[in-house]
Amino acid sequence: MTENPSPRLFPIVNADVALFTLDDALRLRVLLIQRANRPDPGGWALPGGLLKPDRDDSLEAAARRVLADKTRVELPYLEQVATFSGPHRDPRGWSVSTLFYALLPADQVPAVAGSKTESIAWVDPEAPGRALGFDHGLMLPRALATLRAKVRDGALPLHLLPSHFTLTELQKASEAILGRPLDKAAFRRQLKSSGDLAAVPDLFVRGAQRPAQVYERAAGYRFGDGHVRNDT
Amino acid sequence: MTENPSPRLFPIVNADVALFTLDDALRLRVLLIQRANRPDPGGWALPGGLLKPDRDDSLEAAARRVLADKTRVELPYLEQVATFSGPHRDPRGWSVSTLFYALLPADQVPAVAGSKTESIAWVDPEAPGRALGFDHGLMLPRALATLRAKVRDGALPLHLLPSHFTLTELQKASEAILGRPLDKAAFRRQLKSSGDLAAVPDLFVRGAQRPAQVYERAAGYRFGDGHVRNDT
DNA sequence: GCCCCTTAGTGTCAAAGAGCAACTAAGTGA
DNA sequence: TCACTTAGTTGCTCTTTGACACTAAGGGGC
Repeated sequence: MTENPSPRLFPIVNADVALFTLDDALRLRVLLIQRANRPDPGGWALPGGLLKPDRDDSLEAAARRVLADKTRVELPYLEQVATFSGPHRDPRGWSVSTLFYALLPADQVPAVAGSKTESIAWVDPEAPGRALGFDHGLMLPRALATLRAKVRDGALPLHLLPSHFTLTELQKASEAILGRPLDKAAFRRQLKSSGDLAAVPDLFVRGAQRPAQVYERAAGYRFGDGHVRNDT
Repeated sequence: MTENPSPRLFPIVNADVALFTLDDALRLRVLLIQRANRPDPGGWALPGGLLKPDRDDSLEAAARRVLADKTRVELPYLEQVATFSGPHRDPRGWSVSTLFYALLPADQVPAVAGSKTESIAWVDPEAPGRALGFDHGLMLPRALATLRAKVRDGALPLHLLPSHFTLTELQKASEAILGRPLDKAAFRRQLKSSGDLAAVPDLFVRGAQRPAQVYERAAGYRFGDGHVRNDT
């Protein structure tokens, strides 16, 4: 990799991603990677990497590429959180790092794998249980707060679920993000009146109890209405 | 100014600012600058400039410096909006630009002046009346939306007002940001119960009507609770 | 000095919404 | 057939929000 020819004049630019998903027990988890390369080899951090102007069309594209490189996962939902900057946050010099959060459907978790040299871990975003490198210890709470604000404002975390799901699953996903229980009746009332979901006719999940109606996203609904725009 | 030695590998990094204030009629206005330098001399744009790693400690500091250079105004309230990026948004090459919005107290507007070579304009952020350079035509609505979301969530735009103000002035400021009228009774109820403001004893604004109580920020209140962090 | 005009500030009521609890519905498995 | 579990609904209360009418207190015209 080429060294920055004049680190004093041109900061390092990279993209970091907080990739959220749900574990088997429908608890919120975030992906950490044990770094193989300089700086800080062996340290845990959010997946991230340098922007490559010759390959990336935007910071968002860079985030997507980094994620695909490190985890073999394509296309999760991605949204910008904030940009961190400063002369000392990266030991290589003055750096700028744009943080994204991403949502991965729970049924795609097994597809995430480390590389030969890097191992991965899914951890509780509120208690990662390890010190994170760079300023990622500040980034993670920010990413979580951004996601929470969105769900608190009524957005549905459909990107954490398969394309078909039950209302109870959706409620559990929302609760996992918000970190507090929600009222079943109120939750369903809101969904009904919003019209964001559509019941899939005659499709039910069966168990040792009353079958649960399966739903899917209604025609026009998007989690990310407030878009992250780049370039023209 | 030094040329970027390898624009293909190291993007241009800069900071842009949407500086909001209120005009005499308490309407929301944003500052535009007519550029003197390359690229796009003579074009109108949000004030902005290149990050200087040898002088700036963060992107926010860069935004503050740029604003001070171009307008002779120090210390307005500053908050990060988003980062825009792409190979073509700046004709000089692959660029990254972090957008901030800033709030300037209405009584400091006269302090803003153009330089010998650059003129300024205060315009309606919803109808700037000119085409903006780069992708600033996308940035401005984003900055306004971020500010609006904050006020809609109950934040008080105290940074648009002098340190002492009446409740009517505060209501007008909120209305200017939101772009819609608010109910006087409801507005005041909220303020009372929040405890964010304190009446200044025996201080009133007099006019050809009942005197208006003067208020100030209560001890612990901050507009920017959700902070923009940088470096460690 | 009195009245009118203007803006400051409060009280009342209805509609809407959030939280809580109890209830019914429909399947499995003993 | 019955107990158990989860799905889904109904009804209530309490709080919040918006609309609107009202009172309060000054200045200026006459």
